[in-house]
Amino acid sequence: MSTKKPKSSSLEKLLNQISGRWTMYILWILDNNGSLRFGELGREVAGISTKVLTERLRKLEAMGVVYRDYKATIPPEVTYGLTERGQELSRTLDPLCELASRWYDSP
Amino acid sequence: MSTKKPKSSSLEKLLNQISGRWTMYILWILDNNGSLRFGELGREVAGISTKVLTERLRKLEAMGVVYRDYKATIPPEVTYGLTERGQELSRTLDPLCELASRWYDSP
DNA sequence: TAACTTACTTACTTTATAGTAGCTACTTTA
DNA sequence: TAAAGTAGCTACTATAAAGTAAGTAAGTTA
Repeated sequence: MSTKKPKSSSLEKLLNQISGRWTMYILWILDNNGSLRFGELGREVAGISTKVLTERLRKLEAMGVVYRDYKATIPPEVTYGLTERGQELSRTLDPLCELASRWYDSP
Repeated sequence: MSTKKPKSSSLEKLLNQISGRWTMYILWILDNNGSLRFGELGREVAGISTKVLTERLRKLEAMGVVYRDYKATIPPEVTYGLTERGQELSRTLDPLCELASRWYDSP
């Protein structure tokens, strides 16, 4: 049947890329706060280590959903934000977020 | 500002529950195929081991998004499917899936 | 002069996750 | 009589991921 399994391998691929711990949450934070410096972002994503935050940002950058703006001042100033792709992606999280508050925030 | 960070802790909670490998993909499969027996499901989620499949299903059951229907025939027949909650949840994956094919399926 | 700042990187340890294989039950089929 | 089938569970091993802590640059501030 041609309506079944509509190219789900691409979904699998996308899910594999974003399904790790913190990843989607970082996107969400960037979407809600706009671009943030590394340190600010780290404080928003409470509990993450700088190592993992860096890893995630590199990965998201490689996916083209996050951009990195580096200014070689001293101390350096590095800003992260969503690309257009990133905004598209984080918009798909909106229904998930709505569901989360319905399920888990007290009525 | 009250419009910022709209109770994102519930999103964090939900993401933590569903963000492991295979989890969302299983939901997707159940949504697209309807209820399936354990073995069928395992074959659809290509590459997963029975151990992990069982783990995921138990977790999804505990979340109330998947039901388990056990018939003690010989051999036993166990069927899994989405609850109403599960359908709600997997529907939120639709935009993600749409994005995935736009990004990763060749134009 | 010592301490502080930012945005990392590196090495190391710990923990979590996943995979493998074997075992169970009982009946049906070859 | 032996094998096949289902839906697991269990113990064990392997691998991946995450956390910790220390170090780096070079200028500014106390």
